[in-house]
Amino acid sequence: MPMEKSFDAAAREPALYDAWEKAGCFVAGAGAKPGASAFSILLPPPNVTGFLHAGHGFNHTLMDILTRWHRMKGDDVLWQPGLDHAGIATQLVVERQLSEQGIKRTDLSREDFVAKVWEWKATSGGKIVEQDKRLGCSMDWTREAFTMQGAPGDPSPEDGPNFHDAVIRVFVDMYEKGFIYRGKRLVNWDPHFETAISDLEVENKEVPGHMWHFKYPLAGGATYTYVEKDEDGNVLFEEERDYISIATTRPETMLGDGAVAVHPSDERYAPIVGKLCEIPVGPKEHRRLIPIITDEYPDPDFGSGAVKITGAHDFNDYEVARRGGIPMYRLMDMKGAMRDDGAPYAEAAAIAMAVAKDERTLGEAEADSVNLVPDDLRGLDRFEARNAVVEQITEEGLAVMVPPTDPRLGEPAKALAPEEGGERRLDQLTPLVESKPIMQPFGDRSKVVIEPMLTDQWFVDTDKIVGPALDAVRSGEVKIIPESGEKTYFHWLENIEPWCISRQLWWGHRIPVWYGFDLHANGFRDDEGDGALDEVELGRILSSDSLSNGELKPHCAADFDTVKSRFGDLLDDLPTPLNHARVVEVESRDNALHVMAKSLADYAVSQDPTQLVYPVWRDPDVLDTWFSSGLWPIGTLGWGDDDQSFMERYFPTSVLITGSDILFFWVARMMMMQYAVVDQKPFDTVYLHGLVRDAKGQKMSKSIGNVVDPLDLVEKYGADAYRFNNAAMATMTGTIRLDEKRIEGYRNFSTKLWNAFRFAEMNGALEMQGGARPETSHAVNAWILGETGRARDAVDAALAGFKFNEAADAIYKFVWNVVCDWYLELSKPLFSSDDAALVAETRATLAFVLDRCLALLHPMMPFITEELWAGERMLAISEWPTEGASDLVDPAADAEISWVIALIEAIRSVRGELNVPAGLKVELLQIELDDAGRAAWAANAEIIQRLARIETLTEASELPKGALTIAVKGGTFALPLAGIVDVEAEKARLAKTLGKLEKDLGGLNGRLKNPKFLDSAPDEVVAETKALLAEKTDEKQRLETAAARLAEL
RNA sequence: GGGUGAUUAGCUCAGUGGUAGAGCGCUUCGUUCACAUCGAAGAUGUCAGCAGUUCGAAUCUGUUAUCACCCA
Repeated sequence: MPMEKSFDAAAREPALYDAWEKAGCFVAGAGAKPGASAFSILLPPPNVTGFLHAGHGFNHTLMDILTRWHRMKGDDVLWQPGLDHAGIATQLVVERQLSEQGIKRTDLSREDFVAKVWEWKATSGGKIVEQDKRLGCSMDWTREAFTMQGAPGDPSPEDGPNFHDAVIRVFVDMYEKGFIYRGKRLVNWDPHFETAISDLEVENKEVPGHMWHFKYPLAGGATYTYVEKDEDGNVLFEEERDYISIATTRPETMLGDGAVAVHPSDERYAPIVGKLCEIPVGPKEHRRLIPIITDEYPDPDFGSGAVKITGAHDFNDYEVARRGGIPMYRLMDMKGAMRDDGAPYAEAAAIAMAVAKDERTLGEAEADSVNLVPDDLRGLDRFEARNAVVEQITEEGLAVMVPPTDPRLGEPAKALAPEEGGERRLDQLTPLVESKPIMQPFGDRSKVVIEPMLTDQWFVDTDKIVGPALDAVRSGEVKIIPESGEKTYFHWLENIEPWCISRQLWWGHRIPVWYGFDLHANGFRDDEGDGALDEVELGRILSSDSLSNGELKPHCAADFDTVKSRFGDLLDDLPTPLNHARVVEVESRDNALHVMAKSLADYAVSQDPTQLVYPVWRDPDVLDTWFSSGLWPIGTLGWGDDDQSFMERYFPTSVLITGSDILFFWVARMMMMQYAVVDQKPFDTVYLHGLVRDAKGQKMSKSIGNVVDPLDLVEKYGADAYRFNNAAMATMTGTIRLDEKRIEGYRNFSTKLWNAFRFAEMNGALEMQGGARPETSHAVNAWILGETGRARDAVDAALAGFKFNEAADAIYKFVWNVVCDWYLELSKPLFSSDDAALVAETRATLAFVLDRCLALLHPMMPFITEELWAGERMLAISEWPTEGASDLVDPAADAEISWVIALIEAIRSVRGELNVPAGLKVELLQIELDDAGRAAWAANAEIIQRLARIETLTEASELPKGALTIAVKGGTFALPLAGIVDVEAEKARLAKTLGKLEKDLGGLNGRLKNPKFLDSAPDEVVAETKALLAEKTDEKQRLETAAARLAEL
């Protein structure tokens, strides 16, 4: 049955994929040669909520190309797929779904909610898997992993590597090595999701904002002389002031100020450093006083040069406060509203006053319990509170006032003349509020303004684990390409901050740490020293507030039994009866308080120490998603399992291909964590690529509406065309733009290949076995074998260097411009030959060449090549061509066919330029020709005549008048078409060609006459230049002769 | 403000020391049987500017301009 006219991608591609899967082509090690070296590649796990977008499509295509290439080469290949549980994103999706049913997350228990997430995952998660199959990705689906695999609630924990166990083991390991700690730190707080997020998940955006200027009055009405001088020390301005001027973009945080800071060199404020000033907001009778301190942070040239310090709500202030021992007062609750808890303002303010006057100090927990929000502002949203604070200060006259013409106010209000109804008020002052763009942090998922918030969080002490990750890249043990990625990598890691890994979510790996009350540190004294506690002593435990506020005793372990025995050991050291208490797990600290109290009360009655319990509770937080994905290499390969065969075979992995946008998020963290845990690199090479943009170069975004769905393109043009486009766009430095026209072009390319097979079919070449190298007698056949070898070398070299675009370019040019444009055309006369041996040889050659085209193209266009493939095994696991140019090139045939092609092109060019009718068969005159040319003509006369439309070849001793001249290497030909073509046009053509030649010759001569060139240029270059000069000189002479002859007319 | 990268044909981009390339688009011509999702021919560039290094620079160095991204 003859072939269809073209390949029906939409219908055939899915079927071909099924066939691969059924044949087990993608299972780890498929097609591997005995003793093969390993090639492993990790899929950067897409979010379980995700759908295939253009970025995935690009990224996955590149990985598939490498994977298929190595698999065909016979390597032991694993492409490890899987999904990321994506904490916030997934919780958000499921919360949204629940809210459609009118259910809030908090209506459910944590356990029930997590069960809903698993339910959602089973029905709606991981859609991207099917999409990857449509794309042709050859991942080993039998090993599909999930970063929450095996976690509590997982309905099918056996479906993949137990990732949860690995994550918990790593946490415990790193905790025990001292790489992880817990502490109260300022973190980015997302008030929408009510969780900490990392600074990488914060987008800083410039938005219109305001800068308010306020007066902080000096305590007790003190005054000083405020003097401003220019650079030369001349006094510009001088006045007596009883305040210090402060500028802020966030007035609501003034309530939590702990100090005012000025630069130590700032002479303007030197007289008042060390004095106290008043925060100009809050009830008059409880105005707080704060000290004026010096710190390097304030910029004397910015604003007034004085900065208010709110350690609990600003990252810069936090550092200043830490350096200066300034108390940090948290003002907001977890939703970003002003706090509404704790003692009334008057009490809180009194405590803060005492601290400011050095009359008392506060522990961390105590400071956190002080709510300095005035009673009337409590519970307000932070932005409402801002307005209220501004209003109150302004009303009290403590805003800095300026004339309405002050340029800092921006466009001055147009003063209306009294006769126009306006009032003359130029002498009236107005509050100084500058309108200016300010940088504001937004949550990349929630899109709400991020609040720096002082909370208890877990951190990875990155300083302790960053060293090996840096050394590995510095030493070249791990290579990042393109090289610019290494610079970025160093820059970030050399300035790395502690990594906050706790998240206040329900969906994620729960931190394996349990807390109990620290009974050793607080709460009891054994008055009698008899090793036993009486009722009074036990009572003290309950009455002290250390149980509700004090420090806790944490224990970290992979399972509760271990934790239990650790706490048990702790209790053993305690006096009777506490040393008899049983460790029990409760929900929370509050529960524990009740349980503890009840247990002690019961004991007081029963005096039975075996009934005493010691409650412990687990940390409610989960780990940052990037903590678990940081373990992707070892977690997917079974680290810590009994079966270590995959770790041994495939770790460290070979290549990581990922977007440069997650160099920090993921790549750097994998580096740090694999070294920290197994002290090995996670991969040899990291290939970073850019963001995929639309055809105009704009970032794809839902709000612009320019998002391209790669599957639409796949449906329209076939996965092969889409993939080939991805390969062709994958340059080292380039930005990637998705241009549909280009994809269409590659669809056309696949059709071209298809039709080459139709041609082969019609000429009986598809019945041949394409595998073995044919014996060739004809130069055309010998020549194309050499070209095939060159193509293999080019594709191999390109892929080995991760130059996907060069590989695509090489195979495209070979298939279209060499095989289709020339070899198929050159073979036509051979197929119609009477010489049966020649026909057979040509069939075998064509079969061989097309076979190689399929193999070389397969990694990039797997579907159509597999469809056309007729080998015994599927192409996906068939052998990659091994014969290169050095095996296949025949120099004599090469020279002969190159000459033939050049002649055909020259004749066509002359015909085309001078408008010789395309269909007209013309006579060709051979004016002069060297022996090589004569031999080449003789061997290929039929071919040349057919492709150049030549009726006859006649030898002639000189150019007839008005003929068109064709100069080739070693000879001159002519087309005697005096009557048909315009002589003037031929004159013009010759003049133009000669002009170009002369220019070229000028350059060549210039170089060769320069002794320095001859001395310092490499010999090859000199030889090439000389050869080129000779050739061009020759051609010039021939054309000059022709021009002279033409001039005779 | 700091870092990184880019600036080449009308458009989108390759090209890391040896006389500038591709795809698309454009112009002219062409459907005899592999292919009109095609074929043949053609036009198009101060390689952002300036200054260096070199026998030789799109390529290396410095500098300016513009743009993009990342980080403050």
